[in-house]
Amino acid sequence: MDNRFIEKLAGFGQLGEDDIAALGAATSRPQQVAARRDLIREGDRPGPVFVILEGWAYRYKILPSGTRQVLAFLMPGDCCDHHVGLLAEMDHSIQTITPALVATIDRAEMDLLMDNRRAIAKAIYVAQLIDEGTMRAWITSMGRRTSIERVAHLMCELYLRARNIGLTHEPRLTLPLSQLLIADSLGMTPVHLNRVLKELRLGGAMTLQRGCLLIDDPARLVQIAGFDENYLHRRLRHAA
Amino acid sequence: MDNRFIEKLAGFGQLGEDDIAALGAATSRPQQVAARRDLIREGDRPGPVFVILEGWAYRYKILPSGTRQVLAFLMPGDCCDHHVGLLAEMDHSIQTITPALVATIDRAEMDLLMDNRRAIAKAIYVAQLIDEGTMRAWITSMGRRTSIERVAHLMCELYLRARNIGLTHEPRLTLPLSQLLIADSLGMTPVHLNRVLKELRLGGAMTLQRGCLLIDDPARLVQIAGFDENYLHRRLRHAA
DNA sequence: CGCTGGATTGACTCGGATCAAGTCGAGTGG
DNA sequence: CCACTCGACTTGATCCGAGTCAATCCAGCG
Repeated sequence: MDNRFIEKLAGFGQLGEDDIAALGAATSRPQQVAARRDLIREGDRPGPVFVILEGWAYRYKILPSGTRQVLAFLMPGDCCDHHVGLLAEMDHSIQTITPALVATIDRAEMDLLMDNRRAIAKAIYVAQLIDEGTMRAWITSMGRRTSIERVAHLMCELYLRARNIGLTHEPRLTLPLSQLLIADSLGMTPVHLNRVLKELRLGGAMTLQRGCLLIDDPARLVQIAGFDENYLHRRLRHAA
Repeated sequence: MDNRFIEKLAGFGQLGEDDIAALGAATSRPQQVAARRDLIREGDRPGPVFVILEGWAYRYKILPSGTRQVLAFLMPGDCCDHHVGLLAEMDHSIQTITPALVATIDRAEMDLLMDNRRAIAKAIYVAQLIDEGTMRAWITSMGRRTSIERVAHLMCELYLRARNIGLTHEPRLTLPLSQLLIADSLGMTPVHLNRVLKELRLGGAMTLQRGCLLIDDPARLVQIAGFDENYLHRRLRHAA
């Protein structure tokens, strides 16, 4: 089975055969979406829950001034806002980066899953908690890390998340993010990001080129980032 | 009844008499905690869920360099991480700002509430979603707003949240936050924050002095902040 | 009544933004 | 097969917001 969403959730809790079947059924009619398509826009009334099965997407917000802030990157297996149905309107938008395979689970079905399959519900909470941890890491980065630390930290995060779902080819990862997108996620200018990337490259830590991230020296990169390796994986409480 | 936690949740979903009783029972033995006490520290194994009934607290993280980043402010009615029990360790700490009245709900009891009282569970998700919206607003602020906009935005947020729980005296709010704390939440230096506060004061928008926030000109403040009034209240889907 | 921790102000520096040219690679059409 | 274009990436020169360092002020308090 190659449903990255189910694989991810299964890693977060012990799902039964029937749970897996239920998730499979809920995501069995995915749709192909082109690159650069909004899945949902700020102000929309939340509809179904989206699950990214293949491809990349990102959450973002456009400010009155026209500048953009990227709020999160979504990769295969990630799921957008399990309970948004409860709110009146979206406070941000979500757009595909690459062509993507996206499953939609409508609100009623999602409620059913959450109410009747507690194992699924719990796995989903874990996913949500990890996402929140990521947001806190972003806040920390923007507030108190220098630009080179921020860039290194983001790359560590993306690399590890990608590795967890088997997307890496050991020291290498296909990263379909433009420098503009990355800059908008780190609160810096594309120009400055470019210089920082150059610095990281010349320093022998990592190389980001042509949609491909190469970790030249993992130890150095982690050290520059001040990256706490724990926050994405060891955080899972081992089933006693 | 003066349990701010229950009042808040009741505003998020229609709780029955029995739900309210259950919440009351779960928070019936609160403890008084002094100011500047850590409720939980980064690296700790998550224990019970904390509910702030009176007083203020904040989430924070200390970086290797020794700098601090404040991740959130908690006020009466706020509840810390409903499902943290699922994770292995905390990725940040929580500390009281003022003396506070804190209830603890242990993990087993919380699980029981979440599993057996779906109305409570849903109200709690709503609270969680709103917190996430706040985090996204913080990320946006740090990434793409100037320092004066950031300060104005945070003050709008705090004022509105406080007003929702009846903590304001119309154009005024008792804000027990030091400039250092605010600076650490906005990713700036206390020195610079001080200058920005002066600018806002001279500009006639707001005055922050001696633990008291005074909104001199709400319209101007909102305009400076680029504050979207919706993201904290209109976001709640009206029960159809 | 002096001590202490926050708030305030000034002088100087620097990281990162801004403005402005390029350069490179992938398509596209002649 | 080469010119043309378009978007993404690079690089240089300059400017400014915010950090740093260092006094000073002030209120509460032991």
